[in-house]
Amino acid sequence: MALLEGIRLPENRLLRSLPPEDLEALLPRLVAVDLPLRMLLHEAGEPITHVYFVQEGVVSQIAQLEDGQEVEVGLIDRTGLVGYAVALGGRTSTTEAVVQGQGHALRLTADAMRAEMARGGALVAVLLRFVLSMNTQMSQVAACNARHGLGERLARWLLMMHDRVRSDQMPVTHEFMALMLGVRRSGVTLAVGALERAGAIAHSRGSVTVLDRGRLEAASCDCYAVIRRADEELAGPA
Amino acid sequence: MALLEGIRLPENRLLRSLPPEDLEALLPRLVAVDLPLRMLLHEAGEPITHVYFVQEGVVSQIAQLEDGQEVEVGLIDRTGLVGYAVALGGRTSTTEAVVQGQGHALRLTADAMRAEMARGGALVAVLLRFVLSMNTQMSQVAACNARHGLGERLARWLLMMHDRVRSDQMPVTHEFMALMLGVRRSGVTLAVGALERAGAIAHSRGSVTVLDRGRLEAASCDCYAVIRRADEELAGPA
DNA sequence: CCGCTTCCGTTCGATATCGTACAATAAGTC
DNA sequence: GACTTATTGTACGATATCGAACGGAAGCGG
Repeated sequence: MALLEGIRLPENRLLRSLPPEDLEALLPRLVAVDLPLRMLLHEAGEPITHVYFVQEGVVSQIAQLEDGQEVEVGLIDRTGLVGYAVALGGRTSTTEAVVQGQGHALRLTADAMRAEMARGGALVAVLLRFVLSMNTQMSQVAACNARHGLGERLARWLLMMHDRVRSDQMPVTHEFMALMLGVRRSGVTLAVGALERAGAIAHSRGSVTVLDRGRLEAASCDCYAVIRRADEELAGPA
Repeated sequence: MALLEGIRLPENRLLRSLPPEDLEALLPRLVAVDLPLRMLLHEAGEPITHVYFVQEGVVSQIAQLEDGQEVEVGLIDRTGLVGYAVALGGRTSTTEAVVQGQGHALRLTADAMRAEMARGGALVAVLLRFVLSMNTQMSQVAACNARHGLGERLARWLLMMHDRVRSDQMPVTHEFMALMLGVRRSGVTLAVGALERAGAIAHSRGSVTVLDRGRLEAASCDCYAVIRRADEELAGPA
């Protein structure tokens, strides 16, 4: 019954904000799944077979460039849905979704998702508010990538991750952060060192720990604040 | 009656793809407006009062950074809707929308838009497909901004513009392209010169003319192709 | 035709980031 | 504890882009 209870009061904010009748319609079709680190939830260009209401953990939305280069364009956590392209009528996505911070989710087949949306309850509106917040996140990241330096962007990324995992310690390597930001690994090593000297973070092999959010925010560009505000608006009203 | 006829068979692809009954419900509320160059359709952070079904011309979606810096994050033409955040349940946007290539549009108040969407016809699905295509565009631009050089990005931008205006000649200054790409003006001057020497474009004061799309595509990154494909999928099916 | 303004071409040195490489260290694995 | 691998620190020159500046050219308003 613990599991059932977990489903009845899901951690996922989208599900939580549904009125009881909509949630109950959805419940029988939701399947609890683990999200182990690095799990690929959908691939670029391939059909999206399932969507994931994230309960805990973080998932990266990653765009692919030529030569297999990858750059992160968005982060999804328990306030969101992985595979939201389905909610917009898509069957594939040009991005892939990878588990970044382990956790678990409630999974739904894409077909069931389409069916539930067609039922015409509150689900659609809830999903669309989330799509709006992702839209804001992506547009700000696009601008940030164009204008801001590595140090600022790294600080922004760490803050975004820190908001989305519930721990000060994050299991990431320099290599990995470099991949997410689309920069050189040794550039990240330098930037991490600078943030550490500034007292904002500590780090050890494969791990970064946030020590002082204030200093991290000072090192970041305003893009973080814009994205944060979008998240709060999603959570806040109605 | 020419005007009425223009409304009955609108150039806007979203309106065109509506079944007759949905379109007729919308018609009485649509107001034809000109889109002169540089017109501001909505401002960052301010309420969106109207949405615009673009009939002709191009509108930039522009993100703002600190110090009033601006970077373009998306382009909207007659296949789209300016102010689509309203369709997602938002009342404001963190971006602003500026007319980039002059034209005209059918305007609707945001309230009327919400009312029409609540009526539950085909409108919502049509809008959401468009939102998906913008989502693809923005994510690809975000990645492109992170990894690609000025020359490739300029070529991409010119191609995107060229698809969206219906002329080979585009009224843009170097200064303006620099603003859109988030780079230095004289950097654009150099890149324009390189494209000209490659025979891809010609330019004169305040104007760029596309001479050879093939060469322009060769100078661009694959990001253009990804965005183009998203546009075609929006136009293509259903 | 003249002057003003906008736009463009070009230059300078400065800086950020790149790509590559290699060594040093930490964390498993047997 | 020896071996192996992943991760990090650091260095190098190369390159792209920056910010700022200046002069020339094109077009406009009178």
